[in-house]
Amino acid sequence: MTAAVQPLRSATERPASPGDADSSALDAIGALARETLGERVTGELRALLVAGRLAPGEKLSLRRVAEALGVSMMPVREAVSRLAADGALEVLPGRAVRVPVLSLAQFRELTRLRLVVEGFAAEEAARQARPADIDRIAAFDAAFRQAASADPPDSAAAVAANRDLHFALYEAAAMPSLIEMIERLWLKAGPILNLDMRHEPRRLEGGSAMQAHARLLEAVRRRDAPAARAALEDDIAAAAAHIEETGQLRA
Amino acid sequence: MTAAVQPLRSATERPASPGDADSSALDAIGALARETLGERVTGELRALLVAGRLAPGEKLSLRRVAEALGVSMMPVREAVSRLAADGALEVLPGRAVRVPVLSLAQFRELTRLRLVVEGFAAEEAARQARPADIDRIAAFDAAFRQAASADPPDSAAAVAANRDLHFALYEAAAMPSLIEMIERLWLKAGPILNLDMRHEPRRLEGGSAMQAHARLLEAVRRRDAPAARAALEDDIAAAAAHIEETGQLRA
DNA sequence: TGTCGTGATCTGTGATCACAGTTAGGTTGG
DNA sequence: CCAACCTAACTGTGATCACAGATCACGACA
Repeated sequence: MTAAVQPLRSATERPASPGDADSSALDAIGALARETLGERVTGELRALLVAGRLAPGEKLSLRRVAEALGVSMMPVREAVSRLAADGALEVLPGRAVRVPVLSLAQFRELTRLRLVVEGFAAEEAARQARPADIDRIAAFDAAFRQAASADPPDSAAAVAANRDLHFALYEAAAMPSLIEMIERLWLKAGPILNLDMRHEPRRLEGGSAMQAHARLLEAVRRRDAPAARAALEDDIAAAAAHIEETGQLRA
Repeated sequence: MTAAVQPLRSATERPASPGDADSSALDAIGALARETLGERVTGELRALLVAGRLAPGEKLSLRRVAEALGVSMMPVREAVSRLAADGALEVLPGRAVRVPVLSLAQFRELTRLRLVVEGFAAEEAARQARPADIDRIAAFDAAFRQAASADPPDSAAAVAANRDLHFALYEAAAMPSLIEMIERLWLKAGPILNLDMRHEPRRLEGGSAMQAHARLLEAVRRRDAPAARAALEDDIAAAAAHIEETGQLRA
């Protein structure tokens, strides 16, 4: 099922106009961001994966995705290649590419790695965060709180706000390669984590996520690195425990 | 310069013969590992990168690599796509793919991440290692010691033994995704780290690596996780300090 | 002598085609 | 009614071609 794939906006970039020559004005403009088609497809698929809009076990067809996105098969191949290299998708030897179905052991390993890596990121963020970073985190915390407290809970908005909140925190650490590492972890864990949140929005009602986020934000404000780490670890552990309870994982 | 790329052995896999029908014998054989051409090219390039045989800043041409490996341009594209997604190669917007040149800040971030991630792996390995794992580590330690102590030092063998030693340790932790993470870090840091070791084999003569390895092995034997972590961290930090001294990094 | 234009050449990107292998569904034989 | 076969549709992989853009060397002009 590839119905979730949206057509690409194709008019976001314009060709460079070769006419300008005023060198004083040239200093002001930056190198215009040219994005290859393959990169855009990659981004599209990544967003679908971390948002849990592609379910574990779901099969993708290169041709179908290409058609849905209005591009040739080629950029899709490149995107799938990259994502498969990250373990975010898997191409079965003979046939078909699909979203991996995690085993219980794999999920537990992923959770342990998240505790180590994201815990470190939280510590570093608490030490390095500038006021603007803290404001961003607080804004996403408010958005998450609102989405989760609505009746009924707005699960899509909650998933997005949760992601934005976490990555606003990690970006405060100002370590680009660290963020890449965490994105890869989310790409693998996203399908189960967020698919579940979409299907069972009442999990939000427990409020454990909101409580952990509040403690996290408070800790960052106090520049308390160990407390930030502890709050984040609780957040991750609580979500993981909930997933394990639902038992959607392979043996 | 693509002279380092070796032609692929093309006879390592044979097609499945459709004639066999003895189901009792079929149980014994595993699914024969069919490797796509793109995967083989990826493996070839990865090996060159972690061994430091591709220097930072070196440019690769898809067509040249394809010709050198005796395949079409297509599998090379796929391999480069994957490695670029990992940050092990970078494709400049308009032109050329090259081995990234790390800035000092990037190298320092990479080193910090290695300390966190590989340090965790060392702890876990010390807790989980079975006797066979320890034997493998000891064997590679001996190989490294021999290569480094030779006169003149055998830098190629030392690089290989060092890699085998580290990954034998990490594999003892029995966490596949963790190993993937570490491989990605090595892919990024490999070019500077090992290129330098190849060019300046006298760095080995200091013996700090051998001493760290000995302490590491001893700690694993004692199941002393904190000591294993400390020894590994010293190994990483000493190598990183040496690289920073040589000043091959971008500003 | 230094600088800028200019064209040949090479780059990665994307599209299209060919192919071997797999899957699914219908059909035939028991 | 069920199982085995068989065919048609579809899969990813790889090759080949077309193209816009970048690079570099050469030559003309100032």
